[in-house]
Amino acid sequence: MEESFGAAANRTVTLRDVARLAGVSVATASKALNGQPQVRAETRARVVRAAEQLAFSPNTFAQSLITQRSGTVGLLTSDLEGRFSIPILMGAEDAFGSDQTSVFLCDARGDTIREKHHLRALLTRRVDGLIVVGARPDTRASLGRDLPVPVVYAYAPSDDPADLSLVTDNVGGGRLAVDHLIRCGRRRIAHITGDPGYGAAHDRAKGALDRLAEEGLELAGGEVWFGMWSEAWGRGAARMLLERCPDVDAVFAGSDEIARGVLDVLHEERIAVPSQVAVIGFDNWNILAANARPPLTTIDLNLEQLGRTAAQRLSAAMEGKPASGTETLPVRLITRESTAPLS
Amino acid sequence: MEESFGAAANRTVTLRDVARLAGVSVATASKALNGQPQVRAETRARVVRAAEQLAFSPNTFAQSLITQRSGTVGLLTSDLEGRFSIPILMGAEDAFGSDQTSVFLCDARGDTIREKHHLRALLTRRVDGLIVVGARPDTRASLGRDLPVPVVYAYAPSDDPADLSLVTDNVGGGRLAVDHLIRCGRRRIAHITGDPGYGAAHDRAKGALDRLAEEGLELAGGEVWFGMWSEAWGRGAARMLLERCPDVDAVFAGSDEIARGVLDVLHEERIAVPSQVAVIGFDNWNILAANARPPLTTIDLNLEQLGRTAAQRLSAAMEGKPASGTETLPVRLITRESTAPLS
DNA sequence: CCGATCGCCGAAAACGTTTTCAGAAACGTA
DNA sequence: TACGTTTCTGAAAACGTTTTCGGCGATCGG
Repeated sequence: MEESFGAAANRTVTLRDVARLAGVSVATASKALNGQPQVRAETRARVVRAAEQLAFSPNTFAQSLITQRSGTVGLLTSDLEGRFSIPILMGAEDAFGSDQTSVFLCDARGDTIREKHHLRALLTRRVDGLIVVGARPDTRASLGRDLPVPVVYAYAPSDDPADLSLVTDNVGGGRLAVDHLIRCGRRRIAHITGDPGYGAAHDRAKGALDRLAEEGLELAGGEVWFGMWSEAWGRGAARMLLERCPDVDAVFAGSDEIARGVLDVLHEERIAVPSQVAVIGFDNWNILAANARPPLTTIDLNLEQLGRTAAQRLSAAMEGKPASGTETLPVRLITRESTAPLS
Repeated sequence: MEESFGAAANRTVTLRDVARLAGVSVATASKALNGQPQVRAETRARVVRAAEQLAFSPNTFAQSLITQRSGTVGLLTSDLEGRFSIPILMGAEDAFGSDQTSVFLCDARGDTIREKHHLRALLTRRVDGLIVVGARPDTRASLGRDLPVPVVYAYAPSDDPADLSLVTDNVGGGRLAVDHLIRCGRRRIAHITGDPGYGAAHDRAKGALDRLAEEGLELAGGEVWFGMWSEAWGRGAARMLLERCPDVDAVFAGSDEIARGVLDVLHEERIAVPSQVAVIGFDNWNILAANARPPLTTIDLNLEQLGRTAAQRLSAAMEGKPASGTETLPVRLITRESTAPLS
């Protein structure tokens, strides 16, 4: 009597309570709930019934203390407000089932010392693994080789080839964009892109030039127009382009922002898109691309998939199957109304 | 000899090791490191020296197991890719020092059952508190009163007044926007806004109308133009507005997207901004506002501050000082070049 | 010089699990 | 019936801390 009374108090229910209710020992209860084979079916049933009757939920601290696994991973991002981290993060969060693994989020804001700080905190919490997502698609410093947990780098690859890095295929994206324009029958294709300090800008340009060369074409305007990742640069470059090369029939923009600037100028000049000039962007940044006039064909980076893959690779590494090197993930074409075949 | 050797193995270093090296018991070592008063200064020094010499870092599971506090909070968002969750999340993440409290991120994608699922997972992990951030600034269903941890709702208030909710001041924002236009000498002010299904749209309109009334002014165009939160609607409404009311000298847009649409049409019609017509947006969504032509004056929601406040309120509640009701946080005016005094 | 007080330290219990190992019970076989 | 095998169960140790409480030596007041 006093026993059941004692257990009925507002305390959180423990395995002891379950065991008592099921009339077994804690050891058996544990084994029953964890699916260990060495317990009779009938006994197991009694235990699980007791467990759900008491709404038992095991204390993860006690579990982690003994198993040495926390069931958590750290997500170290350098640029939360950047649009790139978020989809990756969503993909990762969703690839780990939330019931198996929870993710700690840390934003270092591109600050190395803040990053170190967060790293310490995460290791103190004994995360089972780490995903590091960079702010821009260029190589970043490795966290080092002597970490006690596996790490995967996403979007921004590590500078240490012994690490595993996952990146988007910028060269392939550039190729894909130009390929699409060519299939639309365009022959005089220009490329306006962003900051030449970004490796991604060069990669996208390379993909574009490769595809053009295969077709025996040259870039309209004679060269790649590097500049900045902004609408203003898109506008400025478009004006110069139209002046130097009025018969251009397609523009491949290195980002959706730039594409917006280009569209703006074309509109201003009463040049019809896509019938006279086709425009394709890069990034598929929805708010920009879908709201453009006309809606923008663009290259989607598949970031959510990148995040999912990162989670899978990390899981594998946590299971003892580590990998290394740089893995390049495919991008894809999103066709909207800013491109169309020449009629 | 064998002792020091044993400790030198690759095992993670525990308080025992520290105590041994400092020549005290684990009890004393614990007290020394936790700043308990009942330990001599000289002893404490010896212990901390030993601790840092061994790079000791306490096992948080053992700590949590005994203290019943995890030092973690859950952040339950409904819409990660939405632009509103992110700043809030950043503010919150930063208000909890990462060394004190880490945050678990969960995205429910607006799905109630997924939300329940994540909630279970977070409670299983025994978070010390919960922040719930909604996708849109309207009332949402409470998580209930019987949760074992304190909760604060951010951006989207709970429908239960017993909960604590933190929201942005939409009425104040509407007032602030119109006030700014009036100070710029504008008298014929129109208001184009988004989906009338959003409470925020009505609140902003109310603030605007209040301020106009104080000045004895009426809305140019005769009414609030409700529609959608898109550039396209901004364009369409602007055209109608110009037709019905060609002498308008200012437009208050209910969002930056809408403002972009309005700017677009004004540009098309060769109407000078801001000299002929001033335009003000809402949200301060940087990619849209800063890249606009001209850069957009707008209302900033102070979301990062909202996140910080949420973290503070939650901390207070975790310390046993709960609050309830809805707290409204101020917004602020960001002046750029799309507004200016009439000359 | 003696008893009370005070400051400091350590032994041990506790937190809630998992896992090992030994023993009990049931069963089949000779 | 005796004995080896198989199946199941439970006692106890372990994980790494925090906290209580008793004890010991020193200091102090008388």
